[in-house]
Amino acid sequence: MAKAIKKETCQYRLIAGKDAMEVLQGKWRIPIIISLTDGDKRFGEIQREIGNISPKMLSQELKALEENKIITRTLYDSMPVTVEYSLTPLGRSTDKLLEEFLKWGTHFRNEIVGNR
Amino acid sequence: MAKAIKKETCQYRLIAGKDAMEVLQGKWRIPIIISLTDGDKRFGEIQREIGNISPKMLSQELKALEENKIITRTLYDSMPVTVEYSLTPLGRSTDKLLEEFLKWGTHFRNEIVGNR
DNA sequence: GTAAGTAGTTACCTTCAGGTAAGTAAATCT
DNA sequence: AGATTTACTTACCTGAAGGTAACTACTTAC
Repeated sequence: MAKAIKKETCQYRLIAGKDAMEVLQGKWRIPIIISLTDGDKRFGEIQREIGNISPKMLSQELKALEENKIITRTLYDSMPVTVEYSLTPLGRSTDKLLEEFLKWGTHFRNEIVGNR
Repeated sequence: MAKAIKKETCQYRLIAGKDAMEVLQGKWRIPIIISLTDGDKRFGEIQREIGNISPKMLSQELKALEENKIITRTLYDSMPVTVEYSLTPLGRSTDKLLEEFLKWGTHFRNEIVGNR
């Protein structure tokens, strides 16, 4: 190993933070994961739940999440073809992170967003 | 209250997630917070620690974090003027979130980033 | 007087995330 | 034959995020 970086150092933390942001960055990734945490969903269902995401962005972000092994895409040969998206184990492993994310989002809203 | 949204619903979670992302979004916010978690720092120290951030971006993001009450700026009337940045209680309240962020970032790196 | 260190600012440019609008394809309903 | 539903794709455009480089202002050291 060339220049191993210890787990406790600030440098190590900076790299781990960058890694996580690379996958979760952007306006739609977290919302999509939140939506799928609620249960497997179809394209249209996710779109309606998130509300104002265009099919282009949804399609694009779902592909990116699939490439990063966060979700899987399953095509069902039903009458109008349906596609179901679900979280992989890796996707589900964001649960604790998501929980803290939501807790902090709520805290922040109460502290700041509400007073402006 | 008009149409209260229950804490458990997917809609509530989507809003909290959006709130959190509003503050933490971008390439540099999380790294800056990580850097300051390590202790109060001066402009140049943060810049050297993060490594490749330009003074323009650092200045801009520090201002944004200050506006959101995540950090404070203190000017010291020393011989070359120094400025110290530190986390506010609200800023420090990201510690659990940050921890999960870093845990997951490491997990993700081991699962995916390492294998590509 | 000039270099070096403090903490930025300013102007300019490029890239890409994201938005908008319309089109595609296959099947089923009416 | 035309409308509807599902799940997208494609082309085009805009604005914001971020990068680069140079400049400012003050003080100390050489």
